[in-house]
Amino acid sequence: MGGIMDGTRQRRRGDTRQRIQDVALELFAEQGYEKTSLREIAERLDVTKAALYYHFKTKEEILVSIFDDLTQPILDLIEWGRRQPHTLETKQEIVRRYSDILAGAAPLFRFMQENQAAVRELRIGETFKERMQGLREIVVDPDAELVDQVRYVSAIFTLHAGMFLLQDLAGDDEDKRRAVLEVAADLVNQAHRGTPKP
Amino acid sequence: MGGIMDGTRQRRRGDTRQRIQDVALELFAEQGYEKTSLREIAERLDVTKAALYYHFKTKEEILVSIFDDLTQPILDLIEWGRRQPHTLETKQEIVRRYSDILAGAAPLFRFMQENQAAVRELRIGETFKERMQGLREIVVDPDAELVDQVRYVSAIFTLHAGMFLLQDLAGDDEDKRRAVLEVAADLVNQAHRGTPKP
Amino acid sequence: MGGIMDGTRQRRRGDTRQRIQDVALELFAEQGYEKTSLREIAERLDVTKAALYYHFKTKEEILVSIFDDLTQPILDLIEWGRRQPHTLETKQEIVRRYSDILAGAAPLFRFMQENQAAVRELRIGETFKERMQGLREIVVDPDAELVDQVRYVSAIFTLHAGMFLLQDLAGDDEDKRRAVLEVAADLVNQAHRGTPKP
Amino acid sequence: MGGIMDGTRQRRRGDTRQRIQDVALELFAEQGYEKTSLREIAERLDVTKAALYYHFKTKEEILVSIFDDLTQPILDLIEWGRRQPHTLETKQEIVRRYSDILAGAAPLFRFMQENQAAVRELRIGETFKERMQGLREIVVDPDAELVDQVRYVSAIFTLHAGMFLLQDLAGDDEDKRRAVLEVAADLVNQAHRGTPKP
DNA sequence: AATGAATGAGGTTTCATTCAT
DNA sequence: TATGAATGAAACCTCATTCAT
Repeated sequence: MGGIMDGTRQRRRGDTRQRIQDVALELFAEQGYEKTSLREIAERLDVTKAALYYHFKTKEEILVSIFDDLTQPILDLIEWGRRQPHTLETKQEIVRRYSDILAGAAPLFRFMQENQAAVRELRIGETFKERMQGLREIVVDPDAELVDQVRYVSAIFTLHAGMFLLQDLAGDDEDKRRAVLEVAADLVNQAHRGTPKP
Repeated sequence: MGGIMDGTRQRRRGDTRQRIQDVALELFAEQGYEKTSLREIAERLDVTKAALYYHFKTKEEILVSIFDDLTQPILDLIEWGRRQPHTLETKQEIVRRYSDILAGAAPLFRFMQENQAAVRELRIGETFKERMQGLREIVVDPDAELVDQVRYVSAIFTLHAGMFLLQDLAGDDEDKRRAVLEVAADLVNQAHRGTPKP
Repeated sequence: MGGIMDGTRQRRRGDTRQRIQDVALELFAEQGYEKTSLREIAERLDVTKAALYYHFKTKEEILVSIFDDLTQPILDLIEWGRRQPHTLETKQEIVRRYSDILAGAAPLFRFMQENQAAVRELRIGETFKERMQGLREIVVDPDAELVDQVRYVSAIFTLHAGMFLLQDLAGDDEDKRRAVLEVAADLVNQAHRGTPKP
Repeated sequence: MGGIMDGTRQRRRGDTRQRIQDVALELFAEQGYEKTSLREIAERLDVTKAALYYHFKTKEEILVSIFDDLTQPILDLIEWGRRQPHTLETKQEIVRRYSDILAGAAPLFRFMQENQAAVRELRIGETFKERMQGLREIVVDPDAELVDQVRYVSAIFTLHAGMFLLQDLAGDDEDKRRAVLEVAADLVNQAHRGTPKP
């Protein structure tokens, strides 16, 4: 009737759910989960709080939906890893792929890293832990010596750290990512070498 | 500042103040800063909320006081480190000492790690960052290649991770700590070796 | 308005409207008027809330429509009663008929009984009161002594109570209804006997 | 210290809890539990909503506290009744005493009667049911015929109805109460007479 | 005949903080 | 050295209702 569908208004129709997720993740990552209020999210989107509740049942569910969407690749990676032989090459590949995944959803992982306390009380806390456990299982060799097991874990952790602990370091972002990946790969190498095969 | 408490009055004051800090840190570490209310702290101590305000001006100040008390050793370490020659041995010693500091105030560091988002908005956020920056300055060689710089940072980060990410790993706690220290020391070794001295 | 539905279109409408009324009454009776949300009703029917608004203008109107449909027999009874001689036999017959009416729309009357506070603020509150007043007029003899007037009222009330206050009592439902009716009739009897006719 | 304790202000100190209960019961009885908001209660008392939460943990707890305070006499009556011989005189006395109890806490019982649906979902719903059950046990003779059991229950119910259903009836309040009591006593009489003693 | 998307008002509850005593 | 009483702000969430399609 009249056709008010001429641009932004029309554009927004139907993608509100996605926009909520985007803004929410941005604010969650910036200020933390607890500190970010639904009022804030709503205001940024220029909708009412009630509109958020049309799309999501609770504040937590907004986070869950983001989490589920963005961590699917980890599940895929774990599944893939389980079907590969447990060779050094496989582990190197896993590290490479995981690095890509982290880069692809940096804000979420930054959020998870910086809000562990808050997340622990949430449903995704357990889920994330399980996922990390799965990742560990395809990377860490349970027969390795303790120090080498630490190396494996440290490799994964170095990747995580790479995302946000190197912000203060000078240098091009892509260069830094490569350097981080090299160090992680190296740790895996050393850990693997330390474990004699029967 | 004389050190020894000399009388019931003085003792009592120190007593409650300390107990508040203890309980607060415990709860902060367990549930996060935002999720922990003063009501909760007061209830655990069996005092009223108002009593907390006799000892501390704000909620944030409780955290600040804990932080200041427990991170003093880092300041000392940095100061010590600055006065040493920038040799490999120095760095190894710094890593060792830092490991001890972490172990000595594990709950606080766990808290800092798991509440980065919340802490960032607080006064101690900036302070902690500066302290970490100071630590970095006495460990990381600015002339090293990027990959070696990452190794230095990874060493520090591995120590941090050691505190709480290895919880799921089997093995004696003390053994694990030693293993973590070894991996960190090794990373420093490699980083140092990679940097030719003029 | 002709009465018989003549086609799918007409039938469908009647269908949904009726289903809304059924589910609404069920939930109103179970949880109370205020506690029952339109969301809940819609969900049970597997339609959207907006659909309810196609059939009814407001939440209150849903209740009004149910009320009007189910309490018409009371109006008829009152009208009938007014045209009868005010004899004992008439009163006995009114009690019998009222008992049938109650049994025929038990959920509604249970609802009215248990939600008097809520209903009082609604339009049907006044209407129901008037109807009860009408009933009283054809049963209670205004010339009777106070204690006999109470007996008349108590008779009506005992019928009401019969619906839901006897749930805990052992025995067959039909038996209980008969017993309740007998007590009510008896009260009317006594009240009538107490009032000497001029 | 100055002494601002001169009248109303001082008067109110310490009795806020009681005042909350009074106003709450008044509003609950008038508008129903669900329809009465804490904002309303607070406004009438000229305090903030938060003040209510200093004295009571939840809205429900306000009601519970009122209920517990005012229904204690019923518990006492039941306990007393249990220790008496199950004679007609005892039952008559119970009816008399119960009538007094109802009159002494009329607003609460009116509330309970008119908000059964709302109350059923609350903690006091169950409690009240149990209490009524207890009352029934000391009044209703389980060996009596069904119709006499109904008479016992009707007696109790008539007392309840007396409180608020006779409002429209002409006559002095005290007279009405006596009339109601007489009808109830009569019902008990008849019920008792109907049951032959072994 | 019904839906999808949204709103405005208002609900209960929690929190850090204050202040007279 | 602490308490009892209270506040103001804000949180999450729910509801009846609307309207273009």
